[in-house]
Amino acid sequence: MSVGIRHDDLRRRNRAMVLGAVRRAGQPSRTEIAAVTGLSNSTISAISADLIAEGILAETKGEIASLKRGRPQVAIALNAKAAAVVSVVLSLDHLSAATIGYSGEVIAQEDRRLHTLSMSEEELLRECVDVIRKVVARSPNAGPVLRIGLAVQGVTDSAARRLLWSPITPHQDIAFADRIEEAFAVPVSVENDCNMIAEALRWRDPERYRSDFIAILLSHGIGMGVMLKGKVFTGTHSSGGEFGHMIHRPGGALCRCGRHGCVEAYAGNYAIWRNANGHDENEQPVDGIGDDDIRAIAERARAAEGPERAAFRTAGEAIGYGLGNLFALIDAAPIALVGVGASAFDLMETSVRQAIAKTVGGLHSEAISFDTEANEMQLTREGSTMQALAFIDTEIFAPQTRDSELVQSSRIA
Amino acid sequence: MSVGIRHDDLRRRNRAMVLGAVRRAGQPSRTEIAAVTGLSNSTISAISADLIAEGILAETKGEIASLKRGRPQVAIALNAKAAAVVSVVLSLDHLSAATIGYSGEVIAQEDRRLHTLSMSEEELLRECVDVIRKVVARSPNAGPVLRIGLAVQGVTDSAARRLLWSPITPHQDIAFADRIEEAFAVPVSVENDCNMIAEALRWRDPERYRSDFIAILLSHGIGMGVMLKGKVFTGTHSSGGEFGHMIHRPGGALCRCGRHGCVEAYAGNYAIWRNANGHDENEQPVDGIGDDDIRAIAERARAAEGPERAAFRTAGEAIGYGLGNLFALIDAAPIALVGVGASAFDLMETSVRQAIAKTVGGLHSEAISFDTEANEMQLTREGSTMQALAFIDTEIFAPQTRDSELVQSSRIA
DNA sequence: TCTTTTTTTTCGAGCCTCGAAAAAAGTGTG
DNA sequence: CACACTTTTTTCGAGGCTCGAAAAAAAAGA
Repeated sequence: MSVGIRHDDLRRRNRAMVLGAVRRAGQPSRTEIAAVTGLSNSTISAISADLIAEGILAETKGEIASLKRGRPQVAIALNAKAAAVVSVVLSLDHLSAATIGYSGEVIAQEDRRLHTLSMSEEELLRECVDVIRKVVARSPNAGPVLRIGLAVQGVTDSAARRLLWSPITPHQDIAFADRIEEAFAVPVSVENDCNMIAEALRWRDPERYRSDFIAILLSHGIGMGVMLKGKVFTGTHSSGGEFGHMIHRPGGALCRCGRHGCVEAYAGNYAIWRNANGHDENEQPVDGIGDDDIRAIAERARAAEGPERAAFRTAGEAIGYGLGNLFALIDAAPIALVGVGASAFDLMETSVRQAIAKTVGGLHSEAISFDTEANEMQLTREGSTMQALAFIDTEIFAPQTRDSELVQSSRIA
Repeated sequence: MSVGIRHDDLRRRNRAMVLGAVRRAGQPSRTEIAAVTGLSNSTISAISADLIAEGILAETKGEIASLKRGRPQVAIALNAKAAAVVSVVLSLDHLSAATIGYSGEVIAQEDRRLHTLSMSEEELLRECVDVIRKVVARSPNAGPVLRIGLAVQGVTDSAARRLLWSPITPHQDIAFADRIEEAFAVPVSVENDCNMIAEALRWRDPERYRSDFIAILLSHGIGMGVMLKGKVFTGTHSSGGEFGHMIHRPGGALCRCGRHGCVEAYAGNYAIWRNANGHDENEQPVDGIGDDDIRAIAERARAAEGPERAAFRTAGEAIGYGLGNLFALIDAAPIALVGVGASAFDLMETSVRQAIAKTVGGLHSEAISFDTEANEMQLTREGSTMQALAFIDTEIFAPQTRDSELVQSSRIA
């Protein structure tokens, strides 16, 4: 069972809460923080004094032009130099890393083209360590790097330490976190890209993407990130959300994963290409259908009725039924479509909605709204960054008082 | 955002934790409670002294035959008279209510046959109020009723106050909680039966059903309760878990819900009956296929190859694909099959497993184990009871200190 | 310059948990 | 039967934390 609350937890949690409030609000005054957190002014005063003394927060001079009478509010902000994170995004043939300061500003970035499908596991790991080393070297004035977040296309384990399976590499169960921690002695997390996209959406537009929503990546494969009750929803063992491999039609079209009838086998880039070009649905999926190819097919589909348009209809139907099955479990929620497929959503929307209407999801159709955003890369990095920063807020700057440490120090004494 | 932790929350939460520990352990000593909760002996001593003084807990004399040296442990137990709950289970043509004492013992029970499908909404509500009144009247020595839990087949809202849709009645969006609260002035919850079954399984066998598992009810319809991270998983608006209405085959067999291709349209009682008797899969579903009919079909299926055996194979396939799609989202987990269909699982297991193997779920097949339990009624009541009791533990005997109250009393002063 | 207004800090009160020590309530042993 | 031993439970003081009230600070208005 879950453990009782110790007295020290109180301060710890409220510290984390203050940091979170400042991160969200930007430059709030103490009074604003008190209002948002529900804590008293005196408590906020005490906690922020601590955090300022520790160099985690800082007062920013003369930022709030009050115009009101009374003592002016003094704005508090995150100290950009208090820490830094490295956010690494690994996708097909592309590796990108950036250092980001504690207050969220990008300090340096480094991008590389590589051949992920043909690289050995060892080369891939070395390349990651190397790009991190480079980007850190180019950030001499940054605060200390206290967290490295890696976002990857594919299935990660629920502890966020390993890449279990990925379409971008033939290797399985790669221990990214262990290896990178070994190299830098900094805690590392390995997360699914779509989960990070969901995280980013919440930071970007908290109005729309509040506590329950779904991000779907329409690209070579189909990915999904689900936010439930304000938390990224993961499976019990893995990052979960294998929306693309839900079975749409038992025994149906051949999927890249070797199974038949997955949603992806109708709606992934290669599937759209395969259908638009009149190939058999059981023909082996082709690698390397780029975003440009999809855009070209979409152009032709918009121009005239034909196999291209039908291909998008088929894709929409698969997505719609998949969403309907998803909604059978978690109800409808706002949906963000991300990636190249999102730019062709006009060609799919009708069939998506028709399919949903044939499922339980149709009951809540008023709750379903679609929003599109083509640039998945940027979102992925943002989400990875914000999650790494939030980790520092809660786990490093508001740490657990460790029983084990107490035991050890009392042994020494 | 979530609100800061006030000082009073500390005691409140630790009180709830102590009550939970006692409920789970039965008759623990203070030392045992301290060990389980991680709180210190002195804290447990103080909290339990409070709870005993309030008549919520009680010391039980001479229960722990120690045989050890030293001061004997004194056992602490829930005071059976501290409170009571009424647990109501409403299913097709059947209404059942029971009063249960604070320590979990059944005090009185009342069962009724009725005709849920032909009753008016008003009659249904009246009948519920009436059966509660009766069973409470028959429990004169019980503690005060502080919570009423209603478990119903069908979709409830996520606030647990309304029955949105149910196969047992033609009426929709019935405000059970409001109506019953009006009659008894006691807080009421309305929950999905399968969610309660999941709750019950965790109390019954915490070893096997720990934090992540799935309960599936195979009956006239197909229901599901999912436990994730130790909590019943619900949708964002409703009780969620409409496993039976995930689409197995787009455009396929006609379901009771009017849609085509739902899992239920292949695996519900009426679907098995329809297939076993050689009817067309688009023939209108028949009501009133009882458990006996299914058992008879199962007998014939076990005796010889034929349409009966094929019907169970088809059902298994639908369940298997459904589970596979579910596992794509939440990973594989142990499964409990409940209801009459569970008694025919021997006829379905092979096709269930074959279907799962064709989905992403097949990856983690080692995590999939099936357990069967025919008596759904008993489980539903148990789950509803335990949830109501846990509500009293946390919400009534360890209540929030209410800001509104403080404000009001300061206004009066 | 003095008053008003608003924010922030200070200070004492009241809880809470914890560890250590004391008290309690048995068993074993000579 | 007395006394040592063991284990559980209670008591007590220390140290933290949050809170409300009061004080201090820092401006705008008169």
